[in-house]
Amino acid sequence: MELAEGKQKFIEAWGKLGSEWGINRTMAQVHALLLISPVAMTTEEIMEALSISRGNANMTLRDLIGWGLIEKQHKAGERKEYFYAEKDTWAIARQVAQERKKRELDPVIKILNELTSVKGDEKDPEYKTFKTSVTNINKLAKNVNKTLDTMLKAEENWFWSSIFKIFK
Amino acid sequence: MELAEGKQKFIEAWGKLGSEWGINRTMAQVHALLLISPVAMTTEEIMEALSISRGNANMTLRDLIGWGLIEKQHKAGERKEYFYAEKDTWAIARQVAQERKKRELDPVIKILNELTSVKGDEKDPEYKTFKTSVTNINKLAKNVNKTLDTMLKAEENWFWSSIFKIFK
DNA sequence: TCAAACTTTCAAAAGTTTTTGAAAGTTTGT
DNA sequence: ACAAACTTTCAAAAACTTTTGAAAGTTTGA
Repeated sequence: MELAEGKQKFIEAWGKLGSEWGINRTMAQVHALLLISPVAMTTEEIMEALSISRGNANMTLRDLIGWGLIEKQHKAGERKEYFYAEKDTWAIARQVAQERKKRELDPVIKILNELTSVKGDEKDPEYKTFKTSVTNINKLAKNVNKTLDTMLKAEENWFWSSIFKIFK
Repeated sequence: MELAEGKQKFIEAWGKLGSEWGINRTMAQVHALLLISPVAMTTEEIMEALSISRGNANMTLRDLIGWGLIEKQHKAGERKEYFYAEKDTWAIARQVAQERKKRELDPVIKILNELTSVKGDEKDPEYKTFKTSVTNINKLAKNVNKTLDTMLKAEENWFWSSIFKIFK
């Protein structure tokens, strides 16, 4: 396979994975483009490479900065802004996990906690089933939460080598 | 908080979480409804409880069966089909992980493997960056894959106690 | 075989998210 | 203060996803 074709496929695959995970396709594609670029790129170049509008490029780049996945670079004597992606895969995984935890898991855990305080008649099957489901999901959510917290602090090698020690 | 209010909140929260994770809102809500129901429900009752159309209810129930999250029940002497949800949270988590792995991770791993075969000039920075990124992401994806495989086979207690042994 | 009870389908409508691009805003050098 | 170089905004359009509901299909018992 040729390099140019490989790049296209990589960008497509990353875009698809992103959209399946609730990250917008363009955002994932811009990220992919910067991931495989050896140099920082301007908005103009990114628009060109992916055939997207200026507005879209600008918003997407801002979102990516918000997720901590890319950064701006200023070149001396130049007015343009250049963008480049964090290339350390482990750092990317952590960044994404952290962002999603904050946006999605944390609010759900808050609601689940509130729901454990619902009062009712222990003999009412409606109540019992509700209570049991909420309690169990709450336990699972807290385990996931705890694991993510640790993962966010961990070093890559330490993390995976520990995982493999168990899972062998 | 009252039971009725709690149920509503639970269904809403589950629906929101679902839509953030690329699972459609109605599907997550129907699942939530069945999770907290002590008895199996008919299509009619589900339509009524969530104010959704017959067509939507039918499609959603089929999808949920496809994900292995709910099952049909036939009551003797009745024509109607009743639906009930798997209530074991760990089984749900495994089911979802398995389905998403199959639909999303596996295809990406396949493409990444193909991309490692792209040939090029080791001195070309374009090629080198591409190669390095693909290789690193490939490694991460394989680690995730391996961990999921183990989780899919694991019992809940064994899984979490192993995780916590590491993470203490 | 018929009709009642129930399930499935699918084209059109509604709803949601993403993208566009032109205009407004900002920054910098002269 | 000006204008060139660049970035940001946002309303409207396009694209995509979900929902509806009426009609078609299926199954069952008499």
